[in-house]
Amino acid sequence: MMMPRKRKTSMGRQKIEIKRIESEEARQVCFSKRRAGLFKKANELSVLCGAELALIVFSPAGKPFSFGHPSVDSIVDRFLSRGPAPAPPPHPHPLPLPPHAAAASADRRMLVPARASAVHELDRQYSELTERLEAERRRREALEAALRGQRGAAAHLLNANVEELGLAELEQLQGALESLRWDAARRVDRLVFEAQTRSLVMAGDAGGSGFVPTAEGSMVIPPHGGFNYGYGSF
Amino acid sequence: MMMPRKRKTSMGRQKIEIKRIESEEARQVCFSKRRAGLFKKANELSVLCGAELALIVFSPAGKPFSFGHPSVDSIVDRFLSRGPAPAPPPHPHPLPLPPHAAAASADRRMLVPARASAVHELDRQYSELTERLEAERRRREALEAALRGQRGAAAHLLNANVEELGLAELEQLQGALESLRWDAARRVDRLVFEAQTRSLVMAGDAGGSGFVPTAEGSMVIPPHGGFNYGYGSF
DNA sequence: AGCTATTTATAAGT
DNA sequence: TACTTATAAATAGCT
Repeated sequence: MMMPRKRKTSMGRQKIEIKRIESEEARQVCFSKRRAGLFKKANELSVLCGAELALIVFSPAGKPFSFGHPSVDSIVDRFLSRGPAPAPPPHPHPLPLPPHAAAASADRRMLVPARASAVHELDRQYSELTERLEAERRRREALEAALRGQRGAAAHLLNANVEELGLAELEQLQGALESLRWDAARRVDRLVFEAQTRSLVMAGDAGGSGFVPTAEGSMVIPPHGGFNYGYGSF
Repeated sequence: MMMPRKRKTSMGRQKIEIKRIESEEARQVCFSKRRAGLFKKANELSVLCGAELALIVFSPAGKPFSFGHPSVDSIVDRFLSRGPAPAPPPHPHPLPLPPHAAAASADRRMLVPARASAVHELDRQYSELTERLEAERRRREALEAALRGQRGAAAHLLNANVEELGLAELEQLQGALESLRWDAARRVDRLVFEAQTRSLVMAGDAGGSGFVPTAEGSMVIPPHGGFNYGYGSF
């Protein structure tokens, strides 16, 4: 195993977007690896912090895997017993977000079971917030990239056929355009002030348990606590 | 430019043993950090691989946190019913999981206090998220301010200092950006549409609490706003 | 809450 | 499915 010219045999880990993996095979591989990692983390959390938790995962094929400390059932019971607030207090959080005016108000998901509890509404808001947070983070990163001096890159993006751009590139472009818009807007304001012309409005955008390896063909239901591993058919 | 001291300001991450952390404070800090990491990983697994899962965690103090895709209830029901009858049976078609996930959190302090506190707790988490969002926004604005005095970015005008542009050129630039924005927005729309079309094949779930396609797919494109985008994250 | 220096987790490739 | 390798991420110890 000593072929000096075989040093760079790997590209190493590559950054990936968190979006559904289209390749069936790649998805399975990823599922196996990440499932293992997730269970490991869950176990560490319970041991390190004495946290009680339950994790149930169904593979894309419907195969169950679980882990619970002290046991899945005990955690689930505890969670359900005091489950979702029975008194659904209409919580119309107004989403206090300053600079962002328009909110994607595309609500055509009336398919929600009539009893869309307050909890679900809150979950939705929570998701929305986390999404916005993520969007902000991306914008910031795009700006940081721009700061390093990549007018060339931005220019390239502008000249490229938009149809060929990927989401990541579009986001990067957005970041660049937003900063430019800011500059341009200021410039316009100044010109207007100085030359009395019309104004161009440019608004901003917006454990301890044991491990119970249970392997079976297609349906595996572990008794209690610990890990429940399944192998074979995915 | 002489700043000789500003080196080792940190010991960096140290390896630790996976055993209960004795220090109450350290345990709490670790719990917060790892809980966040665990939930993030859980979300990524569901999004990347279309896995359905539920995660319930009780902090050492008994405070509950949960995440479920499509929902904690549906997963728990499926798990308990022991009816491995997987909604999405081994089928040649992709799994019915949209390119984003739902995050859930429900709690009520201790195991005794009134349910009313659940709302307060939710509010607290909500506020926490909002704060983080604000922090991100502030950071972005700071960057924009830094970028401001340097240079903008856009095609030919991209390399020119915005401060040197005349009104006519600014208008031209604006027109170009508007046009580009339109194309880019359409591009994003299409990308999202395709993703949803592929995954929304059949979102039927026995649990009834069907997945709510947080329709972020349809993005509103305000006159001067930026394009919206987004998919679940954490 | 924000920073680093390191340890871990993993995407690709075999 | 199990290794290997080069990187992306998570996070322990501090401030």
